[in-house]
Order: sequence, then structure tokens, then C-alpha cells
Amino acid sequence: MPGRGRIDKRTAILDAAVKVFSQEGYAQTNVDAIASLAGVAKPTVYNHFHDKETLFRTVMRDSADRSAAKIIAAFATLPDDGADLAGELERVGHLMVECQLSEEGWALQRLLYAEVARLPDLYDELVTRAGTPTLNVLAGRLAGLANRGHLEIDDPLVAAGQFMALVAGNLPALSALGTRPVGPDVLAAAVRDGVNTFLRAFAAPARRRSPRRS
Amino acid sequence: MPGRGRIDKRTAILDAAVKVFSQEGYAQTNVDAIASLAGVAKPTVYNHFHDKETLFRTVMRDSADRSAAKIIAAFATLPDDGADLAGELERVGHLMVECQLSEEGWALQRLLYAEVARLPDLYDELVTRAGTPTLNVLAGRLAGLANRGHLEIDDPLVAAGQFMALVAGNLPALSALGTRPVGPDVLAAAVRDGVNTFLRAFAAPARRRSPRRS
DNA sequence: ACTATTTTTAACTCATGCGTTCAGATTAGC
DNA sequence: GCTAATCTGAACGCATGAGTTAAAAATAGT
Repeated sequence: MPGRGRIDKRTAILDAAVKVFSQEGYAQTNVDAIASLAGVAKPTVYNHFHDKETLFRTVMRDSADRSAAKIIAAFATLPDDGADLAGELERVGHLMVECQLSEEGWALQRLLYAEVARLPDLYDELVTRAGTPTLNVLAGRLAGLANRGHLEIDDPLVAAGQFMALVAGNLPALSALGTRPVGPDVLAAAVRDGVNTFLRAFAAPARRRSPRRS
Repeated sequence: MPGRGRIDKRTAILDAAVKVFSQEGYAQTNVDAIASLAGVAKPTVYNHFHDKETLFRTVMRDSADRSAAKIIAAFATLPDDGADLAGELERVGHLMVECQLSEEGWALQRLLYAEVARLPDLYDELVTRAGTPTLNVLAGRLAGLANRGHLEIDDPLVAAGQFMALVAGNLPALSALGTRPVGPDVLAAAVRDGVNTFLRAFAAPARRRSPRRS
């Protein structure tokens, strides 16, 4: 019985909840499993969170916040000067993709798909908290690169969305919606392909580059 | 009580099942609702399908087959000559996107995301039946266009995946994972943006084209 | 050490819902 | 019209699981 204290029970419950919800889905999860995994009695769960849905919403909010913070931190490392643009985009793409490939990233996505029809307001909240700021940060970086003449971009928001689609678009298929591991070589190839196509479309024409592989 | 015959009971059950599963999700669906919507007694459901999971798998298979047939038919209309390539790609992209935007297309996707962790073999089956052939047909078309000098493509499979990612990648965000309608103008802009970027990356350099808008 | 709050244990209520049973009605095929 | 299959209706058993309750036990703050 670690943490016989008071306050860390809440975080223990949340940690257990994210695991069980991820593996079982919302409806298939029973609260007893969360309580026992957290090393906590069931009424304690209901003391901290009024009901199962409140617990679920809290888990999703926290998970989305963590994911967004990680991706935004990755995007923030994109330098404004165009030095080794392909390499930098690959590096950032890798960070982004690994965040989505993480246990928690996929769980968030699957749970969102599963419950969006029943909890549309939760979806809106997560988009506002995580999706929109993430896209905006990347768009800002790309706009900076375009202003310095390293990229040729009309609409930075569109380009940002397309960068994410190109780099991460094949992940669902590659990992069977996150249920199967992806080899690092396969992953690297997917990221490289996405970055190459992105640069073929948006690289400034002055410095015509010939990508290493398709 | 239409269709008091024997065999159409099965299709009535399947039609009702796809609707209820789509709206409620697997776990939240109760078989009585399917039976009553199909105008059929509950034991009849269990006469045709051994249990709820078998019914679900059948629904998913049928739905995937229908979707794949529609998309493949759309891809098949892509001409091999490069006449109005941008227009043709937009037209085909529109067909593809509308198929995914349909009630049934989104339902299939959401249900797959929701249940893939519990039914991994079903996922594999659907990929084999629908995902792989769809991608292969598009790749074949793109390879044909490349062979005739209208596109510059190293790996047609990669290019096909990237075309789909570029054209359809923003749909989840635009439609809130299929739970909200998308205006036809917004949809047209998304498809046009995707096709433009695809052509900026893959159009043969001989005929340099300047896309109408970003 | 004393008090108030929280946690635990274990049992309980109550609703949902899968899958089954069976007698009786309906239909297809001959 | 007769027979064999299927469909209906309504009820049932049974398991699962959310959320609650109660008193006893442990803990934090003072």
C-alpha cells in the first residue's frame, strides 16, 4: 500500500483509470477494476469523482493536455533559419509521430472516436485545449520559415494541417490503429516520405533539392 | 410488417443493426432495439446470428465491402491520359471524401477505432477486404499516369497513401469525427487544397502549373 | 492525545441486457 | 390441405456492473 497519504489517492486513481479505459474502452471498463488497480477502495473513487463519466472526462482532459504540451514543445524547437530544413522537419515529425504512437496518444484517439457521438461537448473541449493550439503553433513556425524565404506557403494553417497529414497520415494503418508496434525503420521511412513530399510541394524554388528517396 | 417472407428478415436485421450500432456504439447497443427496429422478434435475430458479436462482425464486413466498392469504382474512373489532371483528381477526391463522409463511412470508422483493441482479427479482415485493395487500385492509377509522363512518382503506393492523406486528412477535424455536417464550400476547399499540394509535389516538371488558390 | 476527515470493508439495491425457453401462430413447399 | 420449417410473443434465468450505505479503522492537524 504505497502512498497511504491522502492526496495522492486522486492521482493514483487517474493513473489507473487511464490504463483501464485505454485497454477496455469506456463501456467495458468497470470501476472496481480501476479501484483495485489504483490500490484504493471503490467508494474512494466516488469521493473524488462523482461518477464514471466525470472520471472519464477528467482522464481525457489530462491526457489531451499532456499530449498537446509534448507536441507543442517539439514544434517550438523548429529553428526559424532554414539550416538543414529537411533534417529539422524530419526530427520534429519524428517527435510528433512518437507522441501519437505512445500508449496514451493512441488511447486518447481511440476513446475519442468511440465516445464522440455520445459526448460531443467533450470533443469540442479537447479540440480547443489541444488540437487548435497545436496546429496554430506549427502554422506559426511554418509562416516564419516562409517569411524568411525558405518555404513557399500561401496559407500556413492549411500547410500545417497538410504537414501533419503527410507525416502522420499513415500511422493508423501502420500500427493497426495503435494496437501493434511499428518498427523503427518503417516509422523512419514513413516520416521521411512525408517530409520529402511536403518539401517537394512547399520548398522555395530557389534551392531546388532532390530528395534522397521517394 | 413489410417483407413477411423468410429470407429478407436477415437483411432487415442487418439494416437495422448498422443503424443502431452506428448511433449507439457496440456496447451501448441492445439487441432488442435492433429487433424492434427491424420489425422482428428477438429470437429471430439469434436464429440468423449466433450472438451479438457475430452480428456486429457481419455488419462491419458488409459495410466495409460497400465502402470499398464505392471508392474503387470512383478510382476506376480516373483516366490514364493527363487531360485536366487537376480537375480529375479533384473529382475523384470528392467522390472518395463523400464516401467517407457518409453516415455509414463514419460509423464504420468510429466503430473500428472503438473495438479494434477487443477485436484485432476483425480489423485485419477489414484491412484485407477494403483497405488494401482500395490503396492498390489508386496506386495503379497513379502509376499509369506516371508512366505516361503526367506525374513524377517514385513509389506509387506511397503516393497513393499521401494522396488520400492530403485530400481526406482534415475530414476528422472538419466534421468532428463525422458527428457534424460539413458545408459543401468547406469540403470543396479542403479537397482542392489537398489536390493542389499533391500536384505541387508530384506533377511532372515539364508542365509547370500554378494552382488557383492555396 | 483529541478531533475531524478520509479510507476501508463488505454488503446491498437496482437497473440493464444477453441469451434462452416454449407454446402457439404463420408461412413455404409439395 | 399437409408437413416442416420458421417466426412470434412473452416470459424467464443469470450475469454484470454502477452507485450507495453502514460501521470500523486509519490518518492529519493541532
